[in-house]
Amino acid sequence: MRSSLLQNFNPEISINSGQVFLWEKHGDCWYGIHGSQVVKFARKPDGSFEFQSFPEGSDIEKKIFRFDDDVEAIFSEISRDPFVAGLLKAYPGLRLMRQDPEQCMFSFVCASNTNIPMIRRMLYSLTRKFGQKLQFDGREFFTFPTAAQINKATVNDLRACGLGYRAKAVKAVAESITGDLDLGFLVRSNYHDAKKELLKVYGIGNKIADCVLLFSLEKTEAFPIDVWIARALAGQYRWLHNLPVSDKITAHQYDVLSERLRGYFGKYSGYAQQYIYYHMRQQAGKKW
DNA sequence: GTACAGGCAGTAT
DNA sequence: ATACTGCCTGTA
Repeated sequence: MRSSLLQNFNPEISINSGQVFLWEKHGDCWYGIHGSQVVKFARKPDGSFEFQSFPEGSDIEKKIFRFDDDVEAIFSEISRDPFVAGLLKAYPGLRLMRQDPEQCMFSFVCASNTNIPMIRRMLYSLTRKFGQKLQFDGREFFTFPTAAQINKATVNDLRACGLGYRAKAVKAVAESITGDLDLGFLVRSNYHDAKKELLKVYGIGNKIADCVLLFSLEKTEAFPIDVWIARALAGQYRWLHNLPVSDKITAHQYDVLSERLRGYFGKYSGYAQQYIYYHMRQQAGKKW
């Protein structure tokens, strides 16, 4: 913890920013499902945080909360934009989180055209039906099922988890991962190549692909554009595009806008997106 | 009842 | 390329 920026780090605000879904608070402790592990953290009396994972994993918090990022360099770069510079001060402690790639892919496929409470309901349902039960800290948890476990289910089994028409997409993701799609390879690929591969999967479009790339495949230049971000762009960043003020954008508009945003914000565009997204939700008074 | 919520694929122009 | 539509499900 060499810098004040890191000392400002706040896992709670990061978790509540809507990028992760399977976290819950019990008393003074937070518990999250990260693939086959349960991750726990608690604030100690001196204000610092104590992290734990079950089954034990080394330095899980460094991975999940991206302590390996040079946040000073990142913040310095995205601060070139005055609006984002203000948001960095307004929301100290907010960070990108690094998710388990498989879980992330399933999560965001379930996230299409719905809201956070529903996404949580669907994902918890998947864990209860196909995950593994664990006892930890006197509580019961279910791991996030692997693609192989989900792939044993039929589309109708998946529908029973409340997925609706997304069941077909979840099945397609499970088939891809157990088949040709190598997520480890995508981590080593560049942004555009990795995105192209993700887009081949049924149910994965521009926005979901960018979420998976940013949150789990080490592509910090990914800048997911959902309706919230589109609203922000329409308001704050009119000069970056010629789009009408609107929530909806076409696939082509997405591509053009996406490239311009990457050109403007740089290789850490995704960090800027995270702050803008969080701000939009705050402004809208979202609580969940 | 009906509008809506963190998109996507399919179809028609 | 762009426009339009239907889609599960739960909530307001």
